[in-house]
Amino acid sequence: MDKWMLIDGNSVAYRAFFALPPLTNSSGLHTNAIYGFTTMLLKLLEEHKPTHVLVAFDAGKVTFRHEGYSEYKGGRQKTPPELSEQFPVLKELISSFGIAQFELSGYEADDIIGTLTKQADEKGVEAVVVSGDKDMLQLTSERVTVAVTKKGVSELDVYTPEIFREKYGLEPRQHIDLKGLMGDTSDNIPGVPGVGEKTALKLLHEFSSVENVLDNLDKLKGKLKENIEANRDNALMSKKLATIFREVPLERETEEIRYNGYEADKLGEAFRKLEFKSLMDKLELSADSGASESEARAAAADLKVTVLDADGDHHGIDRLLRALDASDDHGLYIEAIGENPHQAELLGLSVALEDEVFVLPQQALTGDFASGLRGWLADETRPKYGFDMHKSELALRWAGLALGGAALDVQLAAYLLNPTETQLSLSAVNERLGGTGVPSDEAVYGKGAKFKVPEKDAFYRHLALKADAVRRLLPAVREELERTGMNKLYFDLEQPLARVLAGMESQGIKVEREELEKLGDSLQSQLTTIMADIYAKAGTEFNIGSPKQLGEILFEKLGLPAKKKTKTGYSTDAEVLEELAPYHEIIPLILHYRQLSKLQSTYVEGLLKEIREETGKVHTYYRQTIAATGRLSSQFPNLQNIPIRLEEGRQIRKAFVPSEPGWSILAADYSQIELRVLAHISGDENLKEAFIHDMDIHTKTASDVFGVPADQVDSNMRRSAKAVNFGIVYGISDFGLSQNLGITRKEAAQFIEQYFSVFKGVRKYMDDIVAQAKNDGYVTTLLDRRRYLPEIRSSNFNLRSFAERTAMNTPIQGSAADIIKLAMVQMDEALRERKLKSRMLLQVHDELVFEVPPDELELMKQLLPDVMSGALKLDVPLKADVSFGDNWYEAK
DNA sequence: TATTTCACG
DNA sequence: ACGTACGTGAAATAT
Repeated sequence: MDKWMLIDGNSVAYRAFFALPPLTNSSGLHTNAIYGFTTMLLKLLEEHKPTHVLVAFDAGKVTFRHEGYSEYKGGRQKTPPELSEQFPVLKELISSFGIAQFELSGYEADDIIGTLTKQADEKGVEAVVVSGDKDMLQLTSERVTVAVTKKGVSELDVYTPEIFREKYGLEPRQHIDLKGLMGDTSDNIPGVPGVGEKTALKLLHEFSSVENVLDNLDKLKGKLKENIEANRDNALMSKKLATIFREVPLERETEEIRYNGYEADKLGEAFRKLEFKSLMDKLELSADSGASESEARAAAADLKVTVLDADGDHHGIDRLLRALDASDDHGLYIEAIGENPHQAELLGLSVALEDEVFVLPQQALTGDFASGLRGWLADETRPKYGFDMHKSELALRWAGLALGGAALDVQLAAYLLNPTETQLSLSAVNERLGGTGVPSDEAVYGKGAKFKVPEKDAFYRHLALKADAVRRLLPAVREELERTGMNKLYFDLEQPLARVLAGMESQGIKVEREELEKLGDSLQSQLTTIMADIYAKAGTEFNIGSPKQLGEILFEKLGLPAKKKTKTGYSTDAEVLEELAPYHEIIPLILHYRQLSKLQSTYVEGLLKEIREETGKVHTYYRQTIAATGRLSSQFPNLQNIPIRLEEGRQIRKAFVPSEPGWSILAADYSQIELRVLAHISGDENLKEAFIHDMDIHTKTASDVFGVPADQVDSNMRRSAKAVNFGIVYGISDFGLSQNLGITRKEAAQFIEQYFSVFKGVRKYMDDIVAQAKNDGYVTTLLDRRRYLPEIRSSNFNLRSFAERTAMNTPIQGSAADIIKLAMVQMDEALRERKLKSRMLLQVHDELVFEVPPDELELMKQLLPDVMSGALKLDVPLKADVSFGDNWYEAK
């Protein structure tokens, strides 16, 4: 016996959208309507076990109903973009279910469903209609039931003719008469004014149809009669509008909607992309090509774990080494606890092969019997497939072990696949790529003070699961890198760079303790003096470092005008204080105090804490998977924000010295790399010309924007032009520029307009890149690095504007990051090839710092800027300025 | 743990 | 009209 299920796709998706809180997947796609629709669909399939299923959609905006009544469905809120973006994905998902979908231009989903229920009635087939709209009730018959969503998507009211009769005392087909009289505000169907459900039902119980009511008006009286009389046409038209058209020329065979169940592969893949983890679990689906999750779990359950500990047998190690020789793929996981890899605690290592996982706790790694494995780890020619091998390499190195031959790193790849994703733990990455069964570190170890390595077996199992997950994720990672066109970026740039970084980090840079301490003493005595001065001027002692107390003193006790507020109270940042300077002589003191205490706490005391006693060096940790644009970040300590702008702070750089006597610090920085990148990608002729002739770009901009010859550009004009250039790189807004220059928004807007009229190609780039981001959902850099910008389609002005500025900025900042990364890899190769002793130590976004022996200084002064400017061929020259000295301060 | 401030490109 | 410049990390105080 056949059973048809006919679903009104638009109506159910709409209901789901409003019933569920906003959900998004990691690429920012909203998924709540899809999720709600899917859960309901699964429930219905299970309950009704239909032989045929169809999802009908409305097609286009105008239907035949608009021909007679153009206001039909007028006044409706526009479909929110967060919902409309879900429809194409929903339709794809329905295909993955193997379920048919119809839409027909000029007709609504109702009409398609109405036509099919008519066929069901005629053929004597049972049918169930699913919708969020009670209008469907007119379709109920002996064979057709209608399920209407109530409260969200979890519950449905099922209507049969009996239930309808009981509830309304009417036949189902009279539903349209009811609508004719009472109207429907949601579809903008007028009905008769003053007639609601109560009155309409009373009239229909007596006269049974709209036509009959109209024929018997003489039996009515008063206001009701007047109203109906005056709205005869409205009533008839409303009935017509509410009538589902059941003669749609479908021209489709009913066999087209036969449902044979879903294919686990296809549905698993679709769910994986949507990140419907719970649904995958529920259906026991897995993303890795066909293997169901129950299989995966079974596999995990009988995961053969072999623990090789210090007195462990040589047979185990031999078996592992033989398996590594024989196998193409494996998963390698190194457990190093702690955020700072230079002082992480190495807990152990695991290697997963297809049918066995080996675990070596830390103490085993140094044992004699593990020497073969150490050889494999260090062997540059043996590929390694791991997870965060950059950190692993450092942690191992501090334990006296080497890691070479990194070939594919699941974490690094996961970052490239979505550089805004902050959750890059193996557990999180595993889930995003459709894997299951890796508990979070927090679940296994606990966190903070409660951190504790579990008893042996649980710990070994955790390491085993991780290595196994790495191995199982490899195919998905390879596929995704291929699909997104990032193979070259990954294999030729990021993966080799990880190695270069590890080298720089473990080399470290020498910092002279005495130099810092000397500076610290001087700062301390200045701070003491200023502090006393501030207390005297305030008339009381307070904590100057407390924005709260400072706010109270300034704005309450001293009665200064408060300019802006933060979430918690008065703002006292430098911008506010500078405005207050004319009002009170305490202000400059506070600003100076702030500046010096920042130097003292962050740069003197902070840096001193990071110096290794044994070597006098600091070892930063460059993080390759943090910045959304592709830049590096630096931690423990951050060596990318050492003061330079103000002379007092710049002194800090005197403490950064070569680690060998007689050597020099050599630094080179790209000149205007971001604007040069902009000239290249926008193709703006004027901007390109400027760089081809190596002009002073801010002076050139001022000359063009203010329309004066370059030699008549004064310092003020140049300063303004410089701010405009910054603004252009950041994704300009008149407000931002006005803030920066302290001018009105109008004036800022005029500057921008002037700029764009001279640099027309830049304007076109800005327009095009935003349009492209809206269209594709992401932007790319010169080396095809991606950044997704889901919010660029948001209806929220703020979110959208932010995304638009990001769309303009990321290709610029990101391409500049690509270029210096290229230069780093190439410099590393050049040093090796030429067997130079010089060492790369630091990267500061557009600058590279080396320590160089005297006999290589002349060579390096040539080589470094040559490699940097030749790193990538652009339509404009890249320029790098080089300098050197006895310390970082002198290299300016 | 969150907020504020400020150092860098 | 909306209210912002892009990208980071560290320290101190507030909660």
